Amino acid sequence: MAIGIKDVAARAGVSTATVSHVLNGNRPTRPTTRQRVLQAANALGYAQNQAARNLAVGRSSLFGLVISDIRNPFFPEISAAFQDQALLHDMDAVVLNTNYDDHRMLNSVKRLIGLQVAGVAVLTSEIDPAVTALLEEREIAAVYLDLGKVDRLVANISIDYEHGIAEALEYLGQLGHRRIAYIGGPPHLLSARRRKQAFLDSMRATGLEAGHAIDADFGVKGGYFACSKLLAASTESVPTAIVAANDLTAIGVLHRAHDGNLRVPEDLSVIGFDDILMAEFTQPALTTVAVPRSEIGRTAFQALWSMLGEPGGEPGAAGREFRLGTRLIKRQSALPPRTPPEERDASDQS
Amino acid sequence: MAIGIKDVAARAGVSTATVSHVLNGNRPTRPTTRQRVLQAANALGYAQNQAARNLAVGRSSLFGLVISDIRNPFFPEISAAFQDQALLHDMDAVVLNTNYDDHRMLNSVKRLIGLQVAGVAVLTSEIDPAVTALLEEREIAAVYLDLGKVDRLVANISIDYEHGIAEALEYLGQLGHRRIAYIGGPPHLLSARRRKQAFLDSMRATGLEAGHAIDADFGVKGGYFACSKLLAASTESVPTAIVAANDLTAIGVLHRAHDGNLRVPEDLSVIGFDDILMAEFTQPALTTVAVPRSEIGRTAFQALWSMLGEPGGEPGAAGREFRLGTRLIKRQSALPPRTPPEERDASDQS
DNA sequence: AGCGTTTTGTTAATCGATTAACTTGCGCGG
DNA sequence: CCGCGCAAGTTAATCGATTAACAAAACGCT
Repeated sequence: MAIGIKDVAARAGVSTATVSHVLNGNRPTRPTTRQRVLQAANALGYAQNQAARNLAVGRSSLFGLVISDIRNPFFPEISAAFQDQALLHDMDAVVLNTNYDDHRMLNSVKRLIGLQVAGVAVLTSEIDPAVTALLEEREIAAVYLDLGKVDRLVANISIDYEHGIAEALEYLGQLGHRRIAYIGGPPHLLSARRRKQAFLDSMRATGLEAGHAIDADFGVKGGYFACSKLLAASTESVPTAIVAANDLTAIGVLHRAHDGNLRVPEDLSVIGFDDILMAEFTQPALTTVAVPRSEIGRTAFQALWSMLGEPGGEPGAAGREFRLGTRLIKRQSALPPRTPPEERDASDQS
Repeated sequence: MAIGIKDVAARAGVSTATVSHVLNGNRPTRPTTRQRVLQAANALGYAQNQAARNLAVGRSSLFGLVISDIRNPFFPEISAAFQDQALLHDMDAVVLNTNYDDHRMLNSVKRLIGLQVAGVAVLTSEIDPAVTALLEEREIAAVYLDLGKVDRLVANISIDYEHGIAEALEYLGQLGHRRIAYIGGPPHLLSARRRKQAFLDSMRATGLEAGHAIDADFGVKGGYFACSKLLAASTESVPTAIVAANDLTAIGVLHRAHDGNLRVPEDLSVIGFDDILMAEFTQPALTTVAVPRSEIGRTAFQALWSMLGEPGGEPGAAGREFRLGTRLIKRQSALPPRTPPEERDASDQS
């Protein structure tokens, strides 16, 4: 049988109210009683019944975290950071995958509402308006990614793709690249559109003529095939550098280059996006624009936490906008474009 | 203010009990009343208050899933599969990372108990006995990985490392390898010990003399340095093939080989373990022993689900042992040991 | 019609915490 | 020595569902 607050109270020789006060620190308690209670709780291995607690305080200690797919290496870090923060504040997180399916997303949020979560972070790349509407109607604190709108209970984290991309293009420009192609993500995803736009704008700003920009699917194979297309162009317009919309795509490019006997970075420079863990360990290590994933998770939690008011009345802070930067991580996949042919020979024992 | 069962009852002109019966289907209800209730609930946008529900039934619709670290590519698939199953059965999962810390693991389980979870899956590679004791004492259904013990409320999933390893060694043997080295994981982790033992046993069984078996840390860098050590041996005893305890380690080996101008698989064959997503995309694609991660997640859920009895009395099935196989995935990182020099030329356009 | 059964619905106790309102004990100034 | 005020604890109402026990209605059968 489970051990309840009553058992603790009995063992400590006080009332349940006192135990509650000690445990939650809502009221000062004399040190000696305090000790007794704490010891009793410990001895019995008491674990607060959250269900009862939530019922009483009218709010659960759960936050919901909705992501696209935990199998996508973009998300684990976000999720871990979010949970680490939760732990610090004595909360827990329920993480739900939408599998990129709007319907499933809506469903997930409904489930979360049923769980009486205190707040919901929706960190997917595309957000169904029905979701924001639902959350708003239920007056549940929410934080989104790149939704570009804040409200009393709506916070937003926007990623500054522009900066990282600009850095990347600047770098490539300094290296001497002129024909730079871009491989984007599926256009129905907001994050893919935003990245592409940032690329296009940055190219213009840097004074580089836009090379090809084609779309792929954010996957390794998509990157592979997209790269094939790029390479098939007339020799004149084959790019000397490729920027990919995410690291998985960049890895596909790396493979395609390898299969086509192109050396990276000597013959082709490649820059990825995201800086997933794997990026450090590709062959060659991927130069990439880092998206601060841990920080996204951390910030998302903080955003929710700050909007939480006292269950009684205090409204909690209004939602606000958080802006997170991106920056270029220089590794080995980008170098100056092809040097004169005579320098190329079979030996790669440098 | 939130809408409660009372509001629904009022609107439908019945008692709260009836509403509850309709919603939970514990008792048959006349179709007409049923309709009225359902409509009322719908019209009001009623959402069950899980906190109250849990308190009443004494158990939540939550399962706990304890893993080492979601950032480790071994876990996301397990977690996703577990959650997919949960969704099918109208349950949710709270996933907690232990970060390989016993203390944090115990803490996590305590949190889960507080949440009144209906069951807990502990799928870390090392399990603190205090955890099993706690769960047992609280009579909470639990499923573990390789704990080698089952009970009424304790199920176990054991991974048949032996089979996959045997396959790998057989394969290597057929290819003509004789000097095969092994790079293990940190010996304080059970899974690392089990894998190493399986390797050692298999070597003996296959009639191969055991080469070096050294321990590393399950990380890429650890693999890199371990490989260095192996390569530093006198030429006579440098292995022609290396089996790594996990794919991350194998990737480290791949890097070390590359940095040492050894070609994989021509000069050195490498076999990994786990078959993480990344394994398909290393250069060359990694031959590895696949651990059925999705199946682990799925099975873990099923194990818990089947042990769940009626909250009232029905005890639910007793815990049992599940055995999951491993098998060799042949990709490109293993080949016969170095062939006569004249066969080596630059062209790899096969 | 009369009576036992079954079906359908209601009343009210219950889950385990929180917390407002109340009691008790104690120190201290006048 | 009285009485005020604060500190420390306790009592009991409360949160919103579930569900056992009960009541009423409907049905079937002779």
